[in-house]
Amino acid sequence: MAEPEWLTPVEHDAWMALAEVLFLLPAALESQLQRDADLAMADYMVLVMLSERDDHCMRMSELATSASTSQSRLSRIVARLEAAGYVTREMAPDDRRAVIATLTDSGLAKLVAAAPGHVAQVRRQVFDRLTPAQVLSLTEVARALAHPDDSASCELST
Amino acid sequence: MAEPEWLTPVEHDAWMALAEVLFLLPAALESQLQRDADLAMADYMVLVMLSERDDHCMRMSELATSASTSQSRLSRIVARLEAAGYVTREMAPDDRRAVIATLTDSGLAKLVAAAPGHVAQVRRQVFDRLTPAQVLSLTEVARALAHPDDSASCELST
DNA sequence: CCGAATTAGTTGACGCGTCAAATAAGTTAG
DNA sequence: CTAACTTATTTGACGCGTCAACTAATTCGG
Repeated sequence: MAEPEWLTPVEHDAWMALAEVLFLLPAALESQLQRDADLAMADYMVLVMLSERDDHCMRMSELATSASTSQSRLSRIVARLEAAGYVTREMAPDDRRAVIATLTDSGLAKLVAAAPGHVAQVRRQVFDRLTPAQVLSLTEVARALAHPDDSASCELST
Repeated sequence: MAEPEWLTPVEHDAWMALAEVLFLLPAALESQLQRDADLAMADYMVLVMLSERDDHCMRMSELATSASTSQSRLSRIVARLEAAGYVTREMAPDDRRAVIATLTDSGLAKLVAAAPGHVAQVRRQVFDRLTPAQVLSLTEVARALAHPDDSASCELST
């Protein structure tokens, strides 16, 4: 592959600014959601994923994939959400290994209550700071950077 | 404050793309660094910030800001780096409340060893995907987003 | 039908980040 | 001078995510 040359000054500036966003923006979104709704982003995502199903339920393994988390993390998230009354867990009838998580009315209400504040925070932290032209630039750049090909952490053989 | 109910379609597209970057890019960078150098991004950033000083040292509070972390987090990071021999801590001569963190030769060596792989990953994940003009757009947009201002979510009493 | 392999999900130990409290040293006003 | 702030940093308790080990059900080969 290409030799490890250093970043140019221009790239270095860009990277420093991006790194700061990468550190601080998720924290700002997380803290709003935590403070105003007592939910972590991951919890919020799980509620969103369940709410998007007609029957408001999903298998744990499927839910983990949809919310982009590991199974063990999802297991702990759903345990917390269940303790809070936002979700129920029951054994799947067809496969007794599987667990079906179901959004409760209370969970849906929680999501409906949390969503506007979250959206408002996204607006404050992102769109209120950009001109329409910058929003277009952002879209273009973000799309170019999406889908990282993490060849680095690929399969470990054996 | 009056808050718009939802994002416009253009904003929604931008947000979806940005959210994906926010989620996947740090993971891709973190995993490379962790695997190849046994460092977290935050640790690496601290080493970088120190290395960029002529005297290779900085006050804790300044370092926290530079590395975009809280003071308490920085305190723990530097404690770990010190335990690993990459950094030393000493009292500031002029203000005995302050602590000066200094990069050791070993820490600089660690950084020098880790940098090429990390830079290569940054290049792969970011700059290889952007035109020079897009790099400038990125810098501009990232700088606009770089200072989250969390006061927005109105502190309700107490 | 038995036993190995596979799949689903949970859990214990551990490390890290956060919050609030603590420690400590400057700073300011009377 | 000193009591009350303010600033700089650390630390204890706590919650969360990760990794690996574990339980348990299903599948597959023989």
